[in-house]
Amino acid sequence: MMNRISDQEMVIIAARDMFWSRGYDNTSVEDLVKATGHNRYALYSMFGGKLELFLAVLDYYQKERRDIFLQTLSDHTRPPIEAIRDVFDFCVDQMAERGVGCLLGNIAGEVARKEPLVARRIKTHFSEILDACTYALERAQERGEINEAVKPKDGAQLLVALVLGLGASVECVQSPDDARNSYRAALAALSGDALSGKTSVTSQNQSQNFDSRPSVITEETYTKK
Amino acid sequence: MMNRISDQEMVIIAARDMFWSRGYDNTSVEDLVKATGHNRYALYSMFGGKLELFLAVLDYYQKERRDIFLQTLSDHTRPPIEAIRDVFDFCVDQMAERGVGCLLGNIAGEVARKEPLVARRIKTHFSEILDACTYALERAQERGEINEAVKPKDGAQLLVALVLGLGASVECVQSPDDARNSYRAALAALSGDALSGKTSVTSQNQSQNFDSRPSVITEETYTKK
DNA sequence: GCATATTCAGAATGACCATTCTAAAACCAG
DNA sequence: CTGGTTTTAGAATGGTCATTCTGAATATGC
Repeated sequence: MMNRISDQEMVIIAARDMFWSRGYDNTSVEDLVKATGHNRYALYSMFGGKLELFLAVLDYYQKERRDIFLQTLSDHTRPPIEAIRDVFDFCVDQMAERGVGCLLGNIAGEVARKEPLVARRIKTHFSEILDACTYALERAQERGEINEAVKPKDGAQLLVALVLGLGASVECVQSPDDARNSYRAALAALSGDALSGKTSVTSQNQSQNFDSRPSVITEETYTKK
Repeated sequence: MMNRISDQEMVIIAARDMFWSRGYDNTSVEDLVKATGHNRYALYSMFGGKLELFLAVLDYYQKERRDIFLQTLSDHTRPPIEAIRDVFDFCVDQMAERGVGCLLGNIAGEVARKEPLVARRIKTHFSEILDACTYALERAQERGEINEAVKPKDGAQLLVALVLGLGASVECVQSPDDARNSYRAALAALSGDALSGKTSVTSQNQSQNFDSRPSVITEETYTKK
């Protein structure tokens, strides 16, 4: 009952953070040994090898992400457009905080070129995410929250691709604030009310803006049991 | 006058295509020797090393890209919104054709984590692209072609990030047609006339659609002297 | 046609890395 | 304690890769 977190889970989390910030090829087993606190022998007997550990990390990450999307987007007690805004805010907040994009969308890609197992995980993850977003946009459209000319599937792909792109650019191109503005502009444009100039975020008021919103999602909301 | 193309340029182009499709780490010097037709000695004396060759490739690519953007976007004889649509159509067409995103935006990132010289090139390239797009969106807005609530800078960042994201997703997630639809939906939403359902592209009519448009850009338009 | 310089192909080098092996240390049941 | 098992830290292995070296082949100048 009080078993906080399994040994294996701790290893996965430490490995995830290392892979996430340095990439797969730039992370050596030696690095993982140091980061996880376990020695080579333990790592190899727990997972089998570096690639298998990476796959375990991806599975862990994908499960977490999918739960966030599904839980938020299937909450029928509030406007779908809000739920959509919240999940993508969460993505942008997280990439702002880490300074790097989605682990599956922006990091795993390089490995996917060599490892079909990685490519498959990316594909199925985004397929699930896209389905959930499409469905939410359909409901939003029914309620008149989204421009009726936008096909839900196109809108979902747009939002997902945009977040992927922001993740790619946050490393070298855009500041986190700029990333937020781009995404806000997209959502506003989709909803047809690109109207008020207040969609922009500046660095001074940004933290209040986001911290005070009631429905904001943090990683902890979902990861802690 | 008739010097078609320098020896060095041919090497750069062959190397570019190899790096572009397989990434930096997954391309060995041996691969480059085979792909370029020149032997190790020649490659090393021409460029200095693998990284330097990659930098030369990036410079070549960035110059080409920048020229396309600047030439197209600064053509004041036609509506800026058309120019914007054309450059981004070009990007999406190219990634559809190659099955991989922008070399600087989607491939060089992994190297940038280790090599500051690569990171710098990415940064300056997109900074230039963003400036050009922002300016074009300003002009488009003055002419009423773009929703006046969208800040040009936000809009430009949105479009650039979206193309980056489509590039990332085209490898594992979306089909080229889907990528085109996402981007069209974004442009339509920005221009405020997300109106007509005909922004969608299907695989049957896609090629005619794009080949018959008069202002379409192909890589050759710019690369051949 | 010959001497000299350039270019070639592939072998040698040295570094790095994932994985396996090994011998010592820690643990534990009796 | 003690005999045996598990875990550890780090050394050995085998492979890959970028880079340099080398001696043969080719071109060049006279």
